[in-house]
Amino acid sequence: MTATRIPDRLTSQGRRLTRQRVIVAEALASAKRAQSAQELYERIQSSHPTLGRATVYRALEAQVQDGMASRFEREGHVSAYIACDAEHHHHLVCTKCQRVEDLGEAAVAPLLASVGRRHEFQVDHAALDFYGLCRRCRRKR
Amino acid sequence: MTATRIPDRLTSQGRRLTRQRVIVAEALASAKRAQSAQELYERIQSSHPTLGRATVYRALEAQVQDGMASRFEREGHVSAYIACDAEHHHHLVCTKCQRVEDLGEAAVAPLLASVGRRHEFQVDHAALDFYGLCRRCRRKR
DNA sequence: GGTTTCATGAGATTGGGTCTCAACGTAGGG
DNA sequence: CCCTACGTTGAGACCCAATCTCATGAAACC
Repeated sequence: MTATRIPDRLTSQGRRLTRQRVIVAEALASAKRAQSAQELYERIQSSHPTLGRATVYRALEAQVQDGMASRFEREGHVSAYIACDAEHHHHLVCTKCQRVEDLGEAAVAPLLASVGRRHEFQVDHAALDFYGLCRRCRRKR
Repeated sequence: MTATRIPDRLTSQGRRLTRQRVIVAEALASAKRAQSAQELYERIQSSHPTLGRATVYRALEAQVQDGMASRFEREGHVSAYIACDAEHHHHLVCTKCQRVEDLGEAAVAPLLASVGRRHEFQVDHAALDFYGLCRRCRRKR
């Protein structure tokens, strides 16, 4: 499924490989949809009751920093996370079922270029997350 | 400056025109950069010490609903607001000086169309907020 | 195995945001 | 112009996601 094995990707930047971070990473990677930290914490609780909440938050933060996951904002000021591979891409987030599709950098590049050119604006972090209905949920209507 | 006068736009959808909402709307409209609710509250405090915090939050929420303002997420899970006119558009947010430029719907339309077509994804709310350095801050580097 | 140093976990703390409810003020009808 | 109905306000209590604290634990490196 994942090209690089999880443990290898966790040890970047002199980070230590711990049991807990592997657990969090696997839990996130096996999720098919965006998960809030709280949801992940609760899911992990059932199999690893001693793993702390703060650890989940720290692990997710580390994954975002290392490019293993991406964070975006859900309604109600809650962060949601999704595992993603190293290459940069954007997301189509279904507001109904919370499933996430990827949108390649290529599709977005022309827009970024024109923004940089026409506004002299150096786009740093363009979190192009599109919220809407995925194909499946659209048909259910 | 604003095409439509503020009081007129506040009374949509059977909303009552109150002194407080005018104050909040004017405070936001006169801001040149994105403001958090807290920042606006503090600014308003100095001239209107009795205006409550909850009122600021409610007024901002109402403005977002009525399309008079747009909300996006700042670092640290804080909402920031910017006044904007009725037509839909996106934003270039400078992460250095918090100034906001508009990006017209037209510039973005092709991307939205291709997303809808190629992914069969019905984009509902595409908050295309680009974060980066504006021209001014770029030159200072 | 010993040592260093970073990570963990339990709970306390923070802080943005929301809720509650009595008092108020706007809008609309008579 | 007054009266009534009902949305709005303000002060503070409350909520809860996220962060911090610090003693304990465990990687990593020798």
